[in-house]
Amino acid sequence: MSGPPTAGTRPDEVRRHNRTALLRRLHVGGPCTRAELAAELGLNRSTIKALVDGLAEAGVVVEQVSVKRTGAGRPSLLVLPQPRSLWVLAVDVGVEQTTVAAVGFGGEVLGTRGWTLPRGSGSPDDLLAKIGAAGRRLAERIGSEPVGVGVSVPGVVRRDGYVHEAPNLHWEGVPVGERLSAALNRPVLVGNDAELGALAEHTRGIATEAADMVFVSVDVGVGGGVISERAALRGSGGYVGELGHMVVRPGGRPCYCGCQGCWETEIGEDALCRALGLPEGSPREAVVGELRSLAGEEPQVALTRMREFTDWLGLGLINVVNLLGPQLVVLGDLLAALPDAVVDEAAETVRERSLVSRAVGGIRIVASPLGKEAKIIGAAELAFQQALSG
Amino acid sequence: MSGPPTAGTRPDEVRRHNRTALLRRLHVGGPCTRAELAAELGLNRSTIKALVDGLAEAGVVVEQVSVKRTGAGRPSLLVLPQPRSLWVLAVDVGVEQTTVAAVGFGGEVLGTRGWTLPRGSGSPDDLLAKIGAAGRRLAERIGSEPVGVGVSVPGVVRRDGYVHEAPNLHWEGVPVGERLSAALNRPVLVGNDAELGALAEHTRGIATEAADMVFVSVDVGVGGGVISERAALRGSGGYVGELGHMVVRPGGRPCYCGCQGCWETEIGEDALCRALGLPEGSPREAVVGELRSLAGEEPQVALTRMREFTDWLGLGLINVVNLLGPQLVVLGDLLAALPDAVVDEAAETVRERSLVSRAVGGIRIVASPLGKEAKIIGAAELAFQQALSG
DNA sequence: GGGCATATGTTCTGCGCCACAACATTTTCG
DNA sequence: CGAAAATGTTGTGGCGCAGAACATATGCCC
Repeated sequence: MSGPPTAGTRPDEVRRHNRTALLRRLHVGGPCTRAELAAELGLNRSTIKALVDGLAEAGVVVEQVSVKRTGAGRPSLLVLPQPRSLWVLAVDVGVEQTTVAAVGFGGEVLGTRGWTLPRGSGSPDDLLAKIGAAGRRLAERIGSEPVGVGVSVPGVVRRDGYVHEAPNLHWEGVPVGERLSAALNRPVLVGNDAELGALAEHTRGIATEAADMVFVSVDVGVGGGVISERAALRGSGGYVGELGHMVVRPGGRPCYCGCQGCWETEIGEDALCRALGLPEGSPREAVVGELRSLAGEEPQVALTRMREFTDWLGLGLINVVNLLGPQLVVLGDLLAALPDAVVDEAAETVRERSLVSRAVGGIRIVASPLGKEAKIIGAAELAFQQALSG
Repeated sequence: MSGPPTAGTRPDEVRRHNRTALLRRLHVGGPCTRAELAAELGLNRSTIKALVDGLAEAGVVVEQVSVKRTGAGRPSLLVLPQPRSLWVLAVDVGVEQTTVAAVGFGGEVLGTRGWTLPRGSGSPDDLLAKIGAAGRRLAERIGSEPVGVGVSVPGVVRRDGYVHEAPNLHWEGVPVGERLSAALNRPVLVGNDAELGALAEHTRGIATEAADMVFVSVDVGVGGGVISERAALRGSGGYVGELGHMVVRPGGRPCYCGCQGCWETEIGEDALCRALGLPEGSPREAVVGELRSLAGEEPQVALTRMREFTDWLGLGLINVVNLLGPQLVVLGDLLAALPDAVVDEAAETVRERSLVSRAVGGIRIVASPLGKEAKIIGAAELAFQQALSG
């Protein structure tokens, strides 16, 4: 860190910081004993007691005598997060489908609403109104208000919720955060879908151990999210990077962004259709079905048919790894359905040809285990990040 | 942030944090009054007094009655950093030249030693021994020991000082940190040259206001450093990204890294020579001289002659900007000598064709004002970062 | 089953750090 | 020259954590 000095800290910030750390531990790691909390947070028993007592008073946690026998000594009290005491609204605005979920403290899903809209139909305002209504219905059913709202949007978006451009939704300049904040009367945080996919995999997916990871997903376009030193990477003005618009093939196919040969034009949904021998714009089910059937074939068959696609995937990943030096790359959405042979081949390419990969050693490239859930989990975690540090 | 919870904090951490913030303010921003410190750090007068008194006791600062008249009221005491009370050793291991400098608290250079070695001559051990000797001589002259050591190396390097590979030095697997730490008996931090260039520009250069910036430099190869949210970006294992080995031209010239058409092969020193009509491997002075004379010509002349170079520069920058969303890109080393017309043209390309640039708005691309000093300043700041937070 | 070792909960005390208030000092301005 | 203003200086209080001392619950050994 450098530049202008950090602001000073007051002693009460310590309490806030420790409470936040404790809440995060419970939210991410699940129930545990007071003794474990003390050990993990490096705090004294008496301090943990004070913190937990405060949270129990507020109903956020419940203490109960531990059942498990671990040896001699008085058994420690188990601290259980109470999902309904503190919950957030998570929204995944997808190209074809929008989902609204209530996610409780600890990660339990308390309720879901979802609906399908044909691609690009309907105005942003209509959709936002529907989201607002769904959110209010969920709040009614749960009997309390959410502490925050997190939204995933597939596009170029600022943290305050201004959607600069979401090409596949045909949105431009939509103040999503402002609108939802007004409709639901709660703080709203908005993130890019791939960024939130990264957050989800890092919080509750395959990347919990990876301090530095990249999430690459193909929905319609290609998106990317980066976690660096356990924190989400964001650029200036809160905009997140657009991995999909890295030019990998100068003079290649034109992209709507104004460049030619963007990674998106080479491994996006259309490119995937071409690789699979399907017409561009085929329905999602057809693409996924074809990928699954290919995954059932001999590895060599998949590799041969998807040779070019695999090469461009590998090339883009080399660049991503060379620039960001992650220890893990997670492939999401449609890429999660790729045949293992294709993923392994791309991974091998990266290990062989990426300078940084050779230095870091042992970079893993894997399919997302959270799949379609990643975006909405990420949206929830985005909201929780703010809510738990309050 | 997510994943495993942050460790708890004790009340004494508050003092440490505030003292570090105060030291950084003085180091980076220069002398200022106690009143200004209180305002900027958001701390009470009494707290500032306690902190400053402690530092004055240790001789790190001196207080003196302020001279400037600013209005009514008792004039605030001026707090002056004492360069000789707290200094670091900064080392820039260059391809042709190695420099060792003593940099004092506040940024003043207390002394310098440097020498030139023909490219690739001499063993790492010899060079490290010379660095150690130069450091000891500087310490003798100053009359005290440095509080830390920072080293810039042009290669793939870990924060603990293990140089995985430095192709232009012909180094591989050199434990620079370990060796110098043993020789100088001080903590040693090692960074990649471009990373430290970024740190320098962000701390004392043109990028002090930019929370998110990228530094791109051509020394022999192409290096890059990223500052994100005022902190240096590092990948897994402490390795920094290698922007130079981003593949921008698949099937292009082979690079030692194993890929073809890396950015480095298109805008590295050799590519620059080709663009200027000089033989590859021309002496540095010839390259810089040719660039300077070209800068004196009509813009159109420079643009025409460097058309291809400018295009590849612009293309790589589009990728960098799309991935990282900086608000400022600083071009260092040889790139700092580029004719304005070339820089402006590349900047225009980025503004027109980078999706993220259009969203962020007003991305600036400028030549480094620190020039060759950047690396050693960065090395000093790296050491200070650790020393001031002790 | 009784006693001991062990681990944890509970309570109280002390220390460090900061904010705030009250007073002192120094300067400007009318 | 006195009032106002801004800051230095000093003492008090509150907050938060650690540690000690004691209480409690469990396992283990004889």
